[in-house]
Amino acid sequence: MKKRMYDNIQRFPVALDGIIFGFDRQALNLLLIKRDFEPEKEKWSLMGGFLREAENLDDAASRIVTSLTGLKNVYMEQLYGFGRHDRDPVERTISIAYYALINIHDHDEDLVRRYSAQWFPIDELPELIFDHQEMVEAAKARLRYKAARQPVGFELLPGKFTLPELQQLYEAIYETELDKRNFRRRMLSMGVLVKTDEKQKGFSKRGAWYYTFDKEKYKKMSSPVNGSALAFMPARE
Amino acid sequence: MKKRMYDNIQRFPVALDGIIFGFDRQALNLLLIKRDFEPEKEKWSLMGGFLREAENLDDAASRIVTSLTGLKNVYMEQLYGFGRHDRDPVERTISIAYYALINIHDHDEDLVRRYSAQWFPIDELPELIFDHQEMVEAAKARLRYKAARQPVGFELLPGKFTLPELQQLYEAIYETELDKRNFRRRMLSMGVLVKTDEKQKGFSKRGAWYYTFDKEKYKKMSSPVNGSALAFMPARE
DNA sequence: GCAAAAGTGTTACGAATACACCCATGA
DNA sequence: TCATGGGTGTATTCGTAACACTTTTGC
Repeated sequence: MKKRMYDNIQRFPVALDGIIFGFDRQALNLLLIKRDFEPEKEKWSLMGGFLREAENLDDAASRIVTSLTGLKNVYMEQLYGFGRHDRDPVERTISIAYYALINIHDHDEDLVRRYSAQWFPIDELPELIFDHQEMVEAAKARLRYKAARQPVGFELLPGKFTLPELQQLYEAIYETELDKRNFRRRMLSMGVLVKTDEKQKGFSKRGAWYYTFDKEKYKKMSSPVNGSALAFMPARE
Repeated sequence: MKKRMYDNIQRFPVALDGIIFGFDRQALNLLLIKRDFEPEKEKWSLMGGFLREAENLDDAASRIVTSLTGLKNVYMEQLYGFGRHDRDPVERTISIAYYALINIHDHDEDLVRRYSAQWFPIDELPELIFDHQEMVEAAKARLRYKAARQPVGFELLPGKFTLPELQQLYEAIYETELDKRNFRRRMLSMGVLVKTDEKQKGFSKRGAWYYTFDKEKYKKMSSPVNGSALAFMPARE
């Protein structure tokens, strides 16, 4: 049986690029790779790859993030389609950018070494190839939008975390300082944080209590009709 | 000179689909076309087309909206990349959806007839082909997001409009009823509406004052650092 | 004069902000 | 004992929501 096709149209390579965020208890970081191939060899870039036949966009983006981190079921969201006709000097491609939030300590070190990848604090990024800088800016903006309304911050933290750590994360995302008392009140008042009976030790003398995020409870709260209802950050742009 | 190309990768048709919003002083409407070609002939669909070589994504989306409406420099924004591998039965394509806001009375009637296009109120849409229904839902959500923060509503109105008309528009976008006094206070307090000395006649006995939107003033207010600062609607999701 | 839509102010509530001191512990 | 970071409450401000009557004018 002959496959039908559209006539008289161009076809293009479709790339997926991943903006991979991690948080090291201090700063937000991005995982970048050093290209060992032309063009722009030796320069830094986002992890990317090409869409395959019969592969959904989301699946392709996942595959690409997994190939660098070893992690599956990572939180990812499509960001934007980048398609300036001259964005890639090799061939006209379009790229759909996805951002991913991972727990920075979970990823596969071997893979990262194999790709000559490296974590960079988001305020100290090297020069990036093509339009990747633009992608990163878009991802930062989207993360700020998203983290204000939905509990995506927890994707960047280990299962157990302290409130000072959580605050540090939000401060990194929003590049601002937050009032400790107001921050704690807001987070705890939502009722989705569960205090454990374990204290962090080693970092501070007193030690901070570990908390976990109650995903089930959050789902119940937000499921009925309203998309989210909770405010993890005030919604000023 | 031989053109470099990527090796061993698939190439795909890249479609652009347009969700074209219009407002007829009563309800939000979408402009749909009746397909006169297979597959799904005689069914309703969004206006679409394929990306051409050396054409930016944004330009292609504009071209497609212009081809149906005759309008140029229309307000458009990229929405999302749709890429389920089986979304199009003819051939595996990906589609970048854009939404457009137009003044419903400006468009070219001839073109619309030629494409057997028709305006539908957004709450009475016919069944759509492929994943176009999903695109429409995404566009509605994005419009709600956008209209709360930026003055995009005015793109859907003629240059002169009354406050009751503006309120009707926001009520249509948010599918809710708004308090007249609160709405007027919010809009007028932003200082970007200019009252004309002209009254609407014909519709109501008393007649409502026509206003215009002061784009320049808005730009000055929002330019420095902050993205927008104004709140056209409370930012609840 | 009356129907129909346009126009106008005030109060109440809740969320966001600003702000300063005590607590626990390791060194 | 002291230095370091963890933890706690209250007052104020501001934006949002609720709410009802008067005005204009064509018929």
